[in-house]
Amino acid sequence: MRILLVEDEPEMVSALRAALKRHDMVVDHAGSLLEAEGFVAVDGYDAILLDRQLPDGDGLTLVPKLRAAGNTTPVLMLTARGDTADKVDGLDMGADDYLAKPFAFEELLARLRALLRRPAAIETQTIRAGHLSLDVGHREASIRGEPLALPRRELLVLEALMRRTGRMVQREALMEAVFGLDDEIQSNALDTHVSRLRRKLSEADGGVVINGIRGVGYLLRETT
Amino acid sequence: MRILLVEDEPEMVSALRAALKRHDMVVDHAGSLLEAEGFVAVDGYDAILLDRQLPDGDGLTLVPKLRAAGNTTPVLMLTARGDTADKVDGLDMGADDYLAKPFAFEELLARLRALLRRPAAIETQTIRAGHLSLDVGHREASIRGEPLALPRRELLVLEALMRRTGRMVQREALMEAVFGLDDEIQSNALDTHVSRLRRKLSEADGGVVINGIRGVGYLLRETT
DNA sequence: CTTTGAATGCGTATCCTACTGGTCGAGGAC
DNA sequence: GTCCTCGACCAGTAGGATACGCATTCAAAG
Repeated sequence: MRILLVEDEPEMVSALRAALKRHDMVVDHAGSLLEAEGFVAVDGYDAILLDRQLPDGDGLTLVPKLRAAGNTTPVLMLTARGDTADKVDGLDMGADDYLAKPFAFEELLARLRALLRRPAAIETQTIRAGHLSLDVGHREASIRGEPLALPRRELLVLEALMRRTGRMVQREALMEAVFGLDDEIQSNALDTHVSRLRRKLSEADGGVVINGIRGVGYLLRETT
Repeated sequence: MRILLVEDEPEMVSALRAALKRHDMVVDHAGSLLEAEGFVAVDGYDAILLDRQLPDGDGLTLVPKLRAAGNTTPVLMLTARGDTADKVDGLDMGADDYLAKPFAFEELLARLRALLRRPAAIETQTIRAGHLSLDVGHREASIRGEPLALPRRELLVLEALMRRTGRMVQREALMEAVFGLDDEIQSNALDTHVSRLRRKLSEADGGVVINGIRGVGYLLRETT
C-alpha cells in the first residue's frame, strides 16, 4: 500500500509518516507541489494525502492536472479550513474526500481505507488465497483463522502478491510496493524477505507457494 | 444518473428527492431495509444514499450484504450521529462515504459527484490466441487461466508472435524483438527459444502452433 | 529482542554455442 | 513432367558458462 504525502509542515509530516508506517503503509513524501508532480508523473500510488497550503501554491490545483492526465488515484485533501464552501470546491475539483484539521487520526485512517477500497472494489477488504486470509484494512494475516504475525516488510510482500494471486507480479513492481522510492536499497533485500516469507508460509501450511520466475518476477499460487 | 434513496423520514425524503431531481438525477425511494434490498436486487443504481436509522434496523447492515453479493455501487451513509467512532464503523463496513446530519445540501451533492466519478477500469492490455492469453503489462502468460511460467526470452518470442497472430513475423523482426540490438548473437539461439516455446505450448495445450516458413520467418496460428 | 538490509556462497535455470539430422526447393538430366 | 542431387535452411538436442535467485549469516538499527 503506497501513499504519497504532500505536506510541508515538518512535524505534521513526521507524525503522519510514523502513524501510516505503523499501519504498514509505504509513504513517499513531497514537500511542494512541484515535487509532488514529479513523484506522481513517475509512480503509481494507491492514494494521495494532499495538503492545501503548500509553499508554491494551493494543493487543490494539483488535482485537476492529475485528472486531466488520466490519473485516477484517490485524493484525500487535508486543510485547516473546514467550512462547507471549501469542501464543495475541493470535491468538485476532483478530490475524492476532504478532511479538516484538526482531525482524529482514526478518522483519517478510516477514510483512507474507504478510498483505497474503491478502485479495487471487486475484492473485499479481506483477500483470501489457500488457507491464508489477509485483512488489508487491519493489517492482519491469518492461516485457518490462526493469526500469523508478520513483520512489516514481509506483510507488504504478501499483500502485493495476494492482490494478484495466481498472476505475475513483476520484480520491479514488487520492489516499489515494498520499498517505495527508496533507491537506497541495492542488495537482494527483496529476495531475503521473500525467502523469509516463504519459510513462514510453508511452516504454517498456508496452502500457497511463491514461485519465482527468473528475469520476470514472482507469482503466488494456491496449492490445491 | 439513478440514485436509490433509503430513508424513512417523509420530509427528508421529499426534500432530497426534489433537490436531486433538480440536478437531473433519477431517484428511487425505499422506506425500509427490506424494500431497499428488493430494489437493489433488481436494479442497477449509480449510487445509494443510505440512512442509518430505519424502521427495520440499522441501514449500515445493508452494506456488507451488498458487497458480499458482488455489488460495488457507491454508498453514501447519512446519519444523525456524527462522532468519529461512528464514521469509522460506517466506512469499515464498506460504505464509501459518510455524512452527518444536519448537512449542507451542497456538500451532499459534492460528495455524491465525487463518488460517481468512478475510477476507470485499469487498463491491462492482454492479447489472446487459442487458449493462450498474455498480459503484456505484467509479463505474464497463462493458458485457460492457469499461469504459465516462461523465461524472459521465450516470453519475448511469444509476445512478438502473438502481437501478430495469424500473420507472418519476419525472422529479422523477431530477432530484434528478442535480442534487441545485440548483434552479438550469431547463432541459432532464436531457433532454440522457438523450439522450447513450441514444446511448452503443445504440452500445455495452448491451442496454438508456431509454423516456420523457410527463408521468411515464423507465424503463430490458432488450432481451432 | 525483533526487524531489516548488506554480504556471501551455493545451486541451478537460463541462455548461447555447437552439432546432428531433417526438410525443403532449385535446377538439371532424363 | 518426373526424378534425382545438392545446398541451404530449419528443428531439435546436448553441453558448458553465466548470471540469477535462494537461503543463510551478520551487523546495525529501531
